[in-house]
Amino acid sequence: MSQPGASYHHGDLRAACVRAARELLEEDGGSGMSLRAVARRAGVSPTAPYRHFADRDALVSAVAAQGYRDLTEHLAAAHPAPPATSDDLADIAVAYVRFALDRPAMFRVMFAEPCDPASEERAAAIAAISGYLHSLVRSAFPGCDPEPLATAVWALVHGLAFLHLDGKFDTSTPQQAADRVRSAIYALFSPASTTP
Amino acid sequence: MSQPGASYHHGDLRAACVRAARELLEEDGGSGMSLRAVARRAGVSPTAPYRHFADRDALVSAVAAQGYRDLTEHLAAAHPAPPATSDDLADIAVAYVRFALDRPAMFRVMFAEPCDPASEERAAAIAAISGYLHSLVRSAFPGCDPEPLATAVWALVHGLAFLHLDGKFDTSTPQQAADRVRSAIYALFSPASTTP
DNA sequence: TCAGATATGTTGGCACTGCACACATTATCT
DNA sequence: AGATAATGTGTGCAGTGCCAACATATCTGA
Repeated sequence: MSQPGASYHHGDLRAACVRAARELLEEDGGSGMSLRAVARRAGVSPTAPYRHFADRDALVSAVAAQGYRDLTEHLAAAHPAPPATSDDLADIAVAYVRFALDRPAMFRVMFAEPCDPASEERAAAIAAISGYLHSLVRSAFPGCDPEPLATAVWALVHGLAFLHLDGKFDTSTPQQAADRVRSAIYALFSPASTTP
Repeated sequence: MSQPGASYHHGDLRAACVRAARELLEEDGGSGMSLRAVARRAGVSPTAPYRHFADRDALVSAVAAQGYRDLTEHLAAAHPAPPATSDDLADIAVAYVRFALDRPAMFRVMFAEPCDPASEERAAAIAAISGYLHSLVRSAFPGCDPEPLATAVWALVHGLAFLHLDGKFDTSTPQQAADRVRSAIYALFSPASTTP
């Protein structure tokens, strides 16, 4: 480690670790995301990340927080404008499931690994996605109590994603998964069925 | 290991491993469920389990299959009779979420850990729970296409369980969680809202 | 009955992991 | 400029999954 260009200090090792962890998630499917592998990829000694993360869970938490931000962005891209109809809900759901299927390891890290619950970054990212869903439900179903409805919608979409991800449904074709998601949404939110 | 009563052969090490793994899941919260710890608890050498499980994932799969059977049993106990009303759905949902919150590590193993997808035992256990839900939906909503509805119901309930498990909602009181689940269910399945 | 074959358990070892500790180097502040 | 804090390095320990060689019990067929 004594190339002329390389300096002893990395510069922004914390961000580099999160980035390396994300790459490892995409490649090795999650099981390969060890602290040591992250350090290796960042070109740094095996224990250097400990200066920025208390333990492995803290790193995972940071990666998960990034994943939440990616997810909200992905959902917003699937349906930009706030005034949503109940039809747009299906688009959001499909986007949610697609995210899970396209980046399974990241999705698992976000929801299935035990994370440090005291992570502020994580809590903020979750609050953002929850807020997005609330505003969506509010504009899609005006006049309804948004609280339980938002909970139900999030759960429905989240459950669809997880069941697909765990192979409970056939996902050989993306179109197939999308169709199932759509029909499941329509089964509950057909136009005549959303009035209180 | 040379007590007079102990024999070289264990008798039914496979079952003993699954049992030991379940106990470790309840105690150490999942992270402690290593193959070696399982072997230790079964009173056997560290590599003995390899005679019965190809690798760690195979053990996990067997444990998960047991968990699926436990879950179906738990659900059936919450609502024994097949002819279900849409009201009973809430009971089932609450039972589902309770199972997840009461045995979080087991629930995670069942749904969040990568398992051997070729496990017949696992597939059968999943088919059983899926069938149970289908029959429930069929009798609760006669005249509807049960396929997408069953998917939606499972996803909704499953999502509720996972979001609670991951701390997305407050679960300090079991009653609180149960109430939220009930109101989420009612938000989607109020009597007037279930006709297509 | 009693050798083999087969199933099952044991021991030792390897590469890997998370993490604690002491140490080295650099940036920053007074 | 010199002290001090921040950051990165090296070593080491306990634990892990898994492989290979070996030991022991059970089963099988002549």
